[in-house]
Amino acid sequence: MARPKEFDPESVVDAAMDVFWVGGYAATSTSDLCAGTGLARSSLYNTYRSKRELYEQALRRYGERTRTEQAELLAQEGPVREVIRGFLLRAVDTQLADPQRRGCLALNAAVEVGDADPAVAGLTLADFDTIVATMKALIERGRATGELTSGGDPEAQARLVHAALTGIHVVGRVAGDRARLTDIVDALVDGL
Amino acid sequence: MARPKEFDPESVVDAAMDVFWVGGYAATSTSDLCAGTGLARSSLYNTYRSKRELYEQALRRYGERTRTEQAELLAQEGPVREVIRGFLLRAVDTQLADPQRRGCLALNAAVEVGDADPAVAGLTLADFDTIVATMKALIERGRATGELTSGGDPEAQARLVHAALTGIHVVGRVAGDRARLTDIVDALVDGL
DNA sequence: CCGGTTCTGGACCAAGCTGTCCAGAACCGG
DNA sequence: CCGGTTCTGGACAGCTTGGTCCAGAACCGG
Repeated sequence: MARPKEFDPESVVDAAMDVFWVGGYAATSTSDLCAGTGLARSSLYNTYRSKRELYEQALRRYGERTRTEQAELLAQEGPVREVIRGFLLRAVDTQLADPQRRGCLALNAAVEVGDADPAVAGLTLADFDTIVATMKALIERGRATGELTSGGDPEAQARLVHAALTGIHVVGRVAGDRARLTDIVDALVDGL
Repeated sequence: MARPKEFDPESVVDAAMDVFWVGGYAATSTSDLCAGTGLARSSLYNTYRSKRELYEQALRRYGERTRTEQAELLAQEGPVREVIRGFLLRAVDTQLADPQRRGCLALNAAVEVGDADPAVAGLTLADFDTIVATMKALIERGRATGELTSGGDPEAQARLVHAALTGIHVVGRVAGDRARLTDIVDALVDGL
């Protein structure tokens, strides 16, 4: 047997996720990571092979988190219009309550890293798609119950909901007033 | 009299804008900037005092560009629904035609730099607001002619249009298929 | 064609970067 | 309680970074 790690690799990824979330990829140094996780350099490099791979892990973990959140959302009862509104308004409030207004990690990664790193691009896209899938399912439920009467393609509408969410995150990153963001929600839900 | 500069400061800002646009702020080095502009280090630092200030200038210039584009858009005749659709579809095509899919510089800056730099945040927000203002004016025109009949707040709808645009830019940065993006446009215009 | 001023190229600097290495500590099956 | 293995802390290495500096070039009014 060998000496066991003195830390839990999973919760270290959580901590690293927070560090990257605040600073982005490029502007976050390995020293920042050490400080944020409490690990020494060699422990970090021993477990995750590089800054790049730790970032990927953080993104992966963020994706899991999103999936469970979306599953819970889908399980929610009540008028779908209000479920969607509630989801978006919660995003607004979360964003405004965060002193650093860091937004969405996947979105930040998509914008900063873009397709310069295919693995990262794939992870962010997967994240986007889970949200779209949830919205599509909700919209279809609304159609079935007769609550939603618009004739458009449910998937297209789902993508619009997701686009509205990205708008909230992007604008919310540089603007602090609530109306700017709730406007988006109101107009969106009105149009469904 | 003194020795004149061997370059045009304005077009150097244009070149620098492209460099930042591709790489973002943090990941772009001063050497990249030298290579992209063709200037020597000392000329760059002599004219623009630092990487930070050059970035700000680039953002400012991008803002001007956006303002003139939006003015042209506003001057366009025809059914407003089609004007807006055309604007968004053009954004889709531009994004897809760009091999690096760099999206919108202001958006990228908002996401990467966020409110960590108030000056940058202000510039990006101003950029967002000119787009919103144009959309609001177009929507009000549509209401006046009776073309648009939805009862919602025009400003809120304008913000939704802008949110859809950010969605196009963000998703388009990591996804290459056109349908993902045109879906957003279709659903959006349907709801107006 | 000279003089005062500004520009240019590139050497240079200190600091910070990612990643490596190693000596010793910690573990546990036997 | 020993031995083989893995973990940890921190020193270290080699580069790159943003920014400075200076010697000489380029300019033009007089």
